[in-house]
Amino acid sequence: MYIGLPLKVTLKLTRAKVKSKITLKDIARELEVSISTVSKALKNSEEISRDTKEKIQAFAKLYNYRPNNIAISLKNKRTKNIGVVIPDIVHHFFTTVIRGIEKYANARGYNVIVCSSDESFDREVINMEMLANGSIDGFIMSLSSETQLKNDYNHLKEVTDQGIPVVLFDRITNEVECDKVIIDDLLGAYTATKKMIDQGRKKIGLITTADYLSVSKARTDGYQKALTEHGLEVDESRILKLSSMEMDEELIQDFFENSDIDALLTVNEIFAVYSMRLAQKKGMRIPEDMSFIGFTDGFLSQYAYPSLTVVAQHGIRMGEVAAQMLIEKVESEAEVETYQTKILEPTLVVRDSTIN
Amino acid sequence: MYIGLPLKVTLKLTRAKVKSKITLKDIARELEVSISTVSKALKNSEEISRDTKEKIQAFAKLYNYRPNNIAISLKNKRTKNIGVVIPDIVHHFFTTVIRGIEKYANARGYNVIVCSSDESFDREVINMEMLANGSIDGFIMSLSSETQLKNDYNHLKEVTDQGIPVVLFDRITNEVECDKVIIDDLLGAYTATKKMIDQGRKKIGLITTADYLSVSKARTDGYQKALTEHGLEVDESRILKLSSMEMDEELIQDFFENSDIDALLTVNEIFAVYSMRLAQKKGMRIPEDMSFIGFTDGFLSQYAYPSLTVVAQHGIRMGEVAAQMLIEKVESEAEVETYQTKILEPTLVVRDSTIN
DNA sequence: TATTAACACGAAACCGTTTTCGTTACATTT
DNA sequence: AAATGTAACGAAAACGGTTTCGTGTTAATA
Repeated sequence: MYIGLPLKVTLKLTRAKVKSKITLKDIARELEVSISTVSKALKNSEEISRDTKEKIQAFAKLYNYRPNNIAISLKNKRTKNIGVVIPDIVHHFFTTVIRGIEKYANARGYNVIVCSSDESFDREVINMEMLANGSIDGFIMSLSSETQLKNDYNHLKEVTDQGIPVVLFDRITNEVECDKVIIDDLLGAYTATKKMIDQGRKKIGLITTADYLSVSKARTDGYQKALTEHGLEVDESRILKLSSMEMDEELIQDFFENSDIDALLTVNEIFAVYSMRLAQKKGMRIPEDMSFIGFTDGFLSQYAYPSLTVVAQHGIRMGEVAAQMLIEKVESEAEVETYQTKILEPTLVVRDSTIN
Repeated sequence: MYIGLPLKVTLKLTRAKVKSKITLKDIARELEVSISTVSKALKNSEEISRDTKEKIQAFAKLYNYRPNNIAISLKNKRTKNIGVVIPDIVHHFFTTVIRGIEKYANARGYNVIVCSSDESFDREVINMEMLANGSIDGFIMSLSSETQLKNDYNHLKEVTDQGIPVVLFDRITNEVECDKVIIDDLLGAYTATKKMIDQGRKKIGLITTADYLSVSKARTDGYQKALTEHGLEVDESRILKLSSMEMDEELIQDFFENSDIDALLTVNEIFAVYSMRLAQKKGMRIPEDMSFIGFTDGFLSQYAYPSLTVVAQHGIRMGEVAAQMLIEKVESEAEVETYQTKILEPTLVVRDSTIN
C-alpha cells in the first residue's frame, strides 16, 4: 500500500573481488612469528625488539590491518557501544538529544546504537533485550508513553540488576534506580505562563497530555502553579488533555472553538503552531489578540509565522550530560554506585508569538 | 558556553548487586553436563535426549539465560547489525529513512547503528572505519555534502573491496559500485514546476544549492526541463544557488527582494517556508499572488501557514527498500554480485501554498 | 553370541584478540 | 665455572558461543 513505488531499476553485474580482512594470524604466518608477538608488536610493547616491531608494523600498515572489534569486545567484555532507546526518532527534541549523545560519545571512541520504541512498550522491551545481551555497555533512554502508562519497568530493572548502567532522560520514572537527566519542566511551564500573565493575559489556556507522561504532568503543574501564585484561578475548561503527544486536529479545533482564552501554552511545538493557524483563520492577530508559547525549540517554532516563543529544552546539552554520566558509570570500577538526577534549566526563547 | 546548565543535582547511594549474566559454562557446571550438550539442548537438537533437554531448558529459563551476541558474532562472522551513516540526524527526511530502515531491519532481527557525519568528510570516514572493523554486516548511507564536494570515495571503495555490502540512498555517486536507492529528483522538480506553470505562473524562481550535491543538481535540471519544455526561458536571475542546505537568511532575503518572480520552488522545506514568511511580510497573498513548492514532506510543510505544497520523498519507503537490498546482499552467498539502482517515484502533496 | 546401528553425550577446534607465564639464548656477575 | 639476569619471543588460556567428530553404552540384528 505504498505510494512511491520503484519506478525504474537498473542492473549491473560485477564479479566480487573480496580481499577479506587481514588478521593477526595472517600476519604471524606471513612473517613467521607467533600471534602473541604480532599483537605485542602492534601495541609497541617493550617486550619486542625494535627490528621485529618495525617489520611487523610496516607489514600491518601495508596491508591495512585493523583489529576486529568483535573479538576485542569479547575479550574485554566491553563493546564501546552505547544503546539509545527513544520513543520517536522523527521528533526534533529526541534527535537533538541523539546529537548530543553522539557528540560526546564519539569523542570518547563510543558508537551509538539507536533504536526507537515507537511509543510502544513491547518494542521498548524487545529492543532492550536485543541490545542487553552483550551488544552495548550501557543504555541511554527515554520511556515510551505506553511504558509510562503501564507503569511497568521490569525490563529496566532486569538490565540494571545485570550491572548494565542506565541513564534515563526526559521521560523518566522514580521506580528505577539509575542516573537521570531532565529539564525542570515545571519551571519551564511556570516561566512561560508567568510571561503571559505579565503581559496582561488573564485567560491562559493549556494543551497538554494525560498525566501519565512525566513531562506533561510537570508542565501542567508549572502552569497551575503560575496561575495560582498570581491570583488566577485554574479553570479546567481552559485545559485540554490529549491522550498522547500525537496530533489530534479535531480535538484541538473543538477546544479552540469552545474555550474562552487569550493565551495558550502547549507541551510541544506542533500543538502551538497548529493552534496559531486556527487563530489566524479566525482573524485573530498574534500576538496582539492572543499569545502562544510551546515547548521544544525546533524548526517549526523557528519558521512558523509568526515565529513561536518556546521553552527550549536544550536537547544537545541533555544528550551530552547523559552520555557523560553513562560513560562515567561504564568506565568506573567503584563497588558502591551513586545515582544522580541532573536537572537542566529550560530557557524561554522569546519570538513573535508573544508581546515583547 | 552552554545555556541550560545543571541546576540541581540530587544524589543517592546504593550498593551494587550485580548478578552478572549466566553463560553456557555456568549451566554446564551446575547441571554436570558438557557445554556442547547445553548448547545443543537449548537449540532443541535431536541429538540430546528429551529428559536432558527439558532439564537444561528449564534451568536456562529459570535463570533467564540469553546467549551472548558478541560471542555469536565472532563465531558466525555476522553481527546482525546494520550501520547507517547519514549527513544530519536532525533532518526530517533522513530521520524518516531511518524509521524505514529500522522497521524493516528490526523485523528481521537486525539492529541499526546510526552515526551522523554532520556533513563532514572526516567524520564520515571515521565513522565508517569504526564500524567496518567487525561491528556491522553492511552499510546504508547518504553522502555528506563535503564528500560530494571533494568527490573522494576511497573510504567507500575500501569497504566494498572488503566485501562489506553498501547501499547508498538519496545522496549517491556513480563512482562507487553498489546498490542505490533514490527518488527521481528530476521528475519531482519537473512535476512541481509544471504544476506552477499550469497555474499560469511565468516567472518561477528556484532556490537550490551548488551542483555538487547530487540531489540539488537533479532538481535544478528538472526545473529547467519543465521551463524549457513549456516555452519559458531559464532566467539565471531567478535562480539562487546556496553553498549548502544550511539556512542563509540574508541571501534568501536579498534574492527575494531583487528578483522578479511569481512562484518559487525550493530544494527543501525550510527555504520555502522561510520565503513564504518574507512574502507575507511584503503583504503578498499566498497562493493568490505567489505560489510555493518545496521538497520534503515534513512537519514544517504540514503546519506552516499556509501549509506548503511539497514533493514528498517517501523516506520511510526509501529506508525499507534500502534495508531490504542490504539484507539481501548480507545474507546472499552468491559469487557474482548484481548491483541495482532503485528509483522511487516522488509524489506532489498539494496544499495551500499553490492554487488548486 | 558376535556384529552393528542408534542414541546420547563429550572433547576439542574455531572465531580474533589479549595477556600471563613460561622458555630459550645469551650476557653479566661472582 | 657456576649462578644470575635479561632480552625476545612463543604457548596457551581466556572471552562465550557453535559445530564436527569422536566414543561409550545400549538395543537390535544376523
